Amino acid sequence: MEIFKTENGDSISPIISMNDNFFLDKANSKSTTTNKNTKKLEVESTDNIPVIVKSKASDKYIHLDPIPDFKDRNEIKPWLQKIFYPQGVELVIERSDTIKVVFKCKAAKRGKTSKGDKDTEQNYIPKNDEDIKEKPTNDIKDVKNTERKKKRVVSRFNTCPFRIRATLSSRRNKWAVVIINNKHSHNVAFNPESKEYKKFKEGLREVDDIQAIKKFDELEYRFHANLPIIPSLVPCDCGLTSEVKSFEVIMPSNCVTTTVSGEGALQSTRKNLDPNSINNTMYCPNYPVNVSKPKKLKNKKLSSLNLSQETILKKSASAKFHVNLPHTHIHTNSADAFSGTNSNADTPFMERNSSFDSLISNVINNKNLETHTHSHSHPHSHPYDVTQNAYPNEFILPSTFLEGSSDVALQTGIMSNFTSDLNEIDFTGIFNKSIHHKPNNGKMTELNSPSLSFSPDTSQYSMSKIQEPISTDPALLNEQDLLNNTFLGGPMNELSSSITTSTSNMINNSEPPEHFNTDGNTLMMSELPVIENYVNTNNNFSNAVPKNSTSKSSTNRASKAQQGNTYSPFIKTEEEQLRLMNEIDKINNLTATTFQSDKHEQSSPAFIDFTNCFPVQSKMRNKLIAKKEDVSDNSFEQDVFNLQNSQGHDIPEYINFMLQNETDIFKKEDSLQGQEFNLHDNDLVMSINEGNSVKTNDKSNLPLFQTNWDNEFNS
Amino acid sequence: MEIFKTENGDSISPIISMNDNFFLDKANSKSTTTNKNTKKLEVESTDNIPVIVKSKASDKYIHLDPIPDFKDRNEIKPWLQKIFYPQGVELVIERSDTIKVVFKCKAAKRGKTSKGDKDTEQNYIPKNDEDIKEKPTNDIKDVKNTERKKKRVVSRFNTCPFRIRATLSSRRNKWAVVIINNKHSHNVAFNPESKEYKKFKEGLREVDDIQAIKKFDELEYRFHANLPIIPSLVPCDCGLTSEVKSFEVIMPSNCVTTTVSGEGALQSTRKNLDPNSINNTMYCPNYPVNVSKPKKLKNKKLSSLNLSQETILKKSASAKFHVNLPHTHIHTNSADAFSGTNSNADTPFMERNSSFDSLISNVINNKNLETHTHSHSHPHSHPYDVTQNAYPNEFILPSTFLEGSSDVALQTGIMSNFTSDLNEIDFTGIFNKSIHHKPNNGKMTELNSPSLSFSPDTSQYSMSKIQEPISTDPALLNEQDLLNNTFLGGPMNELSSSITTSTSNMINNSEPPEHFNTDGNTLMMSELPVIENYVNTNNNFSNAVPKNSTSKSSTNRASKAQQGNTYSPFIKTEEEQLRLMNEIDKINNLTATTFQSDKHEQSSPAFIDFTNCFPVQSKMRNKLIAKKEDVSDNSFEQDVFNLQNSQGHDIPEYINFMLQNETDIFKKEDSLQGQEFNLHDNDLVMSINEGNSVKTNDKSNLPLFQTNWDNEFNS
DNA sequence: TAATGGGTGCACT
DNA sequence: AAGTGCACCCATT
Ligand SMILES: [Zn+2]
Ligand SMILES: [Zn+2]
Repeated sequence: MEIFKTENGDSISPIISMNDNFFLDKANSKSTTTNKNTKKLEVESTDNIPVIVKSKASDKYIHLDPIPDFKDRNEIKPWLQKIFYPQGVELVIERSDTIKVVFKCKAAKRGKTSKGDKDTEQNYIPKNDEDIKEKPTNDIKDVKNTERKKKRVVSRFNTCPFRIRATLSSRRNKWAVVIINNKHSHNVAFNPESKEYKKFKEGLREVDDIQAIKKFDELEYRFHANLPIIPSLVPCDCGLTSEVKSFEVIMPSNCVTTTVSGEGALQSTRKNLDPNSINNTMYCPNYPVNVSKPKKLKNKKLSSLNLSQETILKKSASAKFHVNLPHTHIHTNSADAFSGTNSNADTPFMERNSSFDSLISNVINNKNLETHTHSHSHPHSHPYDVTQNAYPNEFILPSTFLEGSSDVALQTGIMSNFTSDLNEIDFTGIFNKSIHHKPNNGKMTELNSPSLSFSPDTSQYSMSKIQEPISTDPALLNEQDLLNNTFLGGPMNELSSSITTSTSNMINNSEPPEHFNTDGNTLMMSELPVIENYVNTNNNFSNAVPKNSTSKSSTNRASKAQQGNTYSPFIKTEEEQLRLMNEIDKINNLTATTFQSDKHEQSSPAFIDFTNCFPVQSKMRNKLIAKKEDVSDNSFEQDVFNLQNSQGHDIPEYINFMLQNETDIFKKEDSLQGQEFNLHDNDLVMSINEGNSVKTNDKSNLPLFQTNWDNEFNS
Repeated sequence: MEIFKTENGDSISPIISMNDNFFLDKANSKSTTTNKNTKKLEVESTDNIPVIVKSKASDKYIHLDPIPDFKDRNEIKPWLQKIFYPQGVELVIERSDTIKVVFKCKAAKRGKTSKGDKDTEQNYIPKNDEDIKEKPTNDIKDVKNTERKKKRVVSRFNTCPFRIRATLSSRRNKWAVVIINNKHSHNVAFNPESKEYKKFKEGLREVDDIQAIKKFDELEYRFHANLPIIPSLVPCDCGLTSEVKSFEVIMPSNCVTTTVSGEGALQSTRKNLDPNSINNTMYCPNYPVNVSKPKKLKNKKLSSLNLSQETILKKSASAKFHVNLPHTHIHTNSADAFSGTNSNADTPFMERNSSFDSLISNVINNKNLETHTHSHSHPHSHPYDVTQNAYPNEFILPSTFLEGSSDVALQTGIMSNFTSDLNEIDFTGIFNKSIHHKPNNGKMTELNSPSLSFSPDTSQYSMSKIQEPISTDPALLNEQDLLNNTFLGGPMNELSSSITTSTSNMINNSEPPEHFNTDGNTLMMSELPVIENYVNTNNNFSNAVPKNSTSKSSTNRASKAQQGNTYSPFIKTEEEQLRLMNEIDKINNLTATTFQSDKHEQSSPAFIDFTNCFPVQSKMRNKLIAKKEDVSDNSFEQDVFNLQNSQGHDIPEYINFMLQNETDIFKKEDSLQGQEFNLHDNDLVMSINEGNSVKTNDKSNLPLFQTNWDNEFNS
């Protein structure tokens, strides 16, 4: 069964996967088989509920391919920047020589150190100091690994393990780029105001990379317009899909793996989890992954939206999904476009080795994903290109690549990051939720293909087929729809509807708190001159932003924007503008669920940042919200829910740590006073089963992710 | 009373001091007064026995003066290198910008990590992580300091706190160089084979700094000839002392302070010492310091050389000596000579601020040190120039600058370093020992002034007054001699005679063990071609050293060398050569008391390295020696006695730590088997009161330093 | 502003 | 593969 279909009939799917071996949690496995040598896909399932498993092979990382024929190693960084800046990742060189360049995340700006928290920071001792390299946790050879290497201490502050390595093969004299570690210990957000970015942008101008300049101009615009910034997928240019774009690439910005459905028993491979808590930690991938729904649940709909926590928990614990993807490559297509030297480079694609290919091929077929063989000798599936046109420099608006899962948490999060990657993600809750949606009879197909395609030849945007506003009620969507279609803004859509968020931007929104960017439908007139300035100057958008323009005052944005103002410097016709407004409306309806101030410090506004997400009870959430609003000092360091505060731990683990150490964050509700609950921008607070207690129009009657925290809170 | 007198009648003294306030150990103080504001010298003494005190003011550091008029900040490092390379300190830039340059010690080469010791290393947790800045330990304001700043962790390996800061005053547009921290956590040794040094040397050639090249050539020669390398003092060029030399400078290479005699109560300021152990840790300054003997003991001689340990211990505990020296400057004279740009720069001297000047003036007068006022407005004392001639590029051979103390431990150690500086040194044992020497009626005056002065004009060395071989028997020296004279090779002299060392190079030496450089009187013929090669090529000496030339085979060195071979490339006449041979003989007689292999990895041979010294019983010592010889793997990391292993702790503290943690190094004598006793090159082992049990001709009947370790060992 | 202190990018080793 | 030398940079006072 085809899930994603282009207009010319080709079915594509985004393949973002990694590693080459299964890694099964023995503690929870019922019957597992691991066969490294054959690299054969082995999927075991007890309940047909997929779960991302931890891959084991540490010698196989995510490969980017193709790579331009760099003449100098200094060409690598700008090329990677074109890929990772849209992801919100600011790269710096950690180490380089003539035959290799290692990139990592740029260190966060040192904020003003709050005096009282220094030793507190010191207390956040990571129990498991992981090396930079991703390592399997349940490896049989853990005995060997107990002699762990000394962890390097280049900085106390920049602890993000994210690493990209470029190595020059002396044999072929060709550079290879591999993602060594795809985790982040911090938020990621496209920030065009950073100094480094401006330097990068200047470099684009110097080399006259018009395409890249335009696209980053658009990104800057979207950033300042509080529009979501979703780096588009770059499909394969095998001729079966749309024209490739200049520098965008399917990036596993944090959690790269592939979940597929299968009949075998599946079990969690998350480490340090007891069987009861396996499914209780919510991880939100910030990257579209190739996920397919388990067959058993495919057309089954839960009769009730009020599943008890226990029910969900049990289901989650028993239904898991394993997949193992060896030697994954990621297709890139910035090779020629950016470096300007290698226009003959292979078009980017996600590359897997042959054993994986056959494996994923089966899986994909199993999951109603069609695959086809490429000219470069290995079969692969294609990311879904919502534009379905051939403009090489088209700017693809938010599109979803989710296959098989109705939970957009799997599709969104492009601006978010997680300490844990998809290898550790338990999708049980997500899949449990996804089956609650009602069918909408394929109506979503149109909704899933909204695109504003800019043609450099005509200097106009071409219109996609969608014209009607998106329906944001997840109740109108059923699982089948999700399997067969994509969303515009889908990534945020499902999640925002299924998760009770602190401030909701739903259509029936009640009064939003101050400082929260809760209005997704309107555009303030005061913000429009900014756009005009931008268009007039054609300079960095950030310079044109009025200093007093705050998201707090951004009401009635879309309606005002439709009054003839130039909404985007890339939109030349009123029709284009209208469509964009519609899209923005949809997106804003679906996404403005984060804490948001008028500062862009941490992440882009109007976009859900799942980095620090974890579910809490709504009564707790309300207190958190109140606290968040009250807090005058928004220092990153003070935010206990901020991932960076947890020093690389995922938030639940971190809070668990605090609980165990009787930090009394959640045990005593009174502890909400003080700095502890200084929620930060884009922190997302979710509640469970307490919809009525929230003022904002949350959908708490939907079953949400469940964590053992809730039990902690309830006790 | 004049102590050091030049031929023209000027009395000089080396002033190496630091900081401007007393710092008294409250736990041991009987009556102390601290007056920061007036910066007045306050000396209190209970027993007239001097002890170095910890200074308190952290805003005053050791200043180098004058500083050349650097046109570029890149000129600073080579200038400093000319000063510090002879000290055995290899400088690197830690941080620099247009207005400052911060130097630190070059990181030690990473040795091969022995597999079993990794976690052991981790266990050496420094209990007191000191900041880079030297900080008072017993400050009244410790309460404030308890909120200590986070210690930066730039490297796990390079933990040496030594820091030099050069700052450009924007007002005067003049560079200032200050020693921020004068401690080292490792050995220092001039190593001409290092890459950095060769680069530095090459830089000298590029700028045609003939003087510096010659002097470093000589240093290289001495290094390869196993001759001691003692950077000469640079006297003030006020006209009252000899001509300044080009780039040498009085440097407090580790322990910069000044001890003076006084009547006030003195007490130890060493931290973490209980009253019983105050005097039990032996610290060996590697730098000549201005030390004067307490008056009470000045002409008093102990009747017995067999003082019991208890007697010494009690005396030590009660007799201490305090001094406080504010705002110290160090005279340098490399400003013009090296940079070649500032021939009008002030001649180097040790500069103190005015309050300190008057203070030290009194002290010096008190200590029979004459001072005079300089043209640059502050009085200061002069280091003793043994050459007493005016050749600006003379190369001064080892001279001593000790005043008032007969213990050469205070004068030697130029090639050694200590985690603790002189501020923490207890000289009680040293002063107790010094009074045992017999008078030799001023004969040492000549012995103290041996110098081979090379005249660039005549290309000849001028002869100093000493012509007769030095008497190396410390029994022939009395305290008065030591006060009035300087030694040739004196630094090693007293110490090697008063301390029972593992292998003795005394004249009546018994069979030395293999691999030990025990022969100080002979020169192997096989080594002579090396010198000839060196002379012929006039290149780096290291390149000419035969690979199979080992110190193990270096017997009859001096006698062979006197047979007409060119012993030094700088000696052109036979008379010069003969004198040099004599000096070498003396030095070798006095110094070859260290463990020494044929490798120069850790420190220069033929020189006592006190870094890792600590006294042990001779029976233990013998085992250690045997172990040292047996050990095939001389890895630095395996050496439990190596200071570097203690991660910045001084050795006694470190071993105490091991004892407390039941590492069972000393508790079980059987533990000598294994890697634990892998003594390293230049490790010195001393015994106490067990002279008969040692094969080598030690002088164990002399009272030696005492530590509580011995009690540990005896129990 | 002047001065001090320190983080970190990144290429050399 | 990683430590580290060095400079560019920022923060604080
Ligand atoms: Zn990161
Ligand atoms: Zn050092």
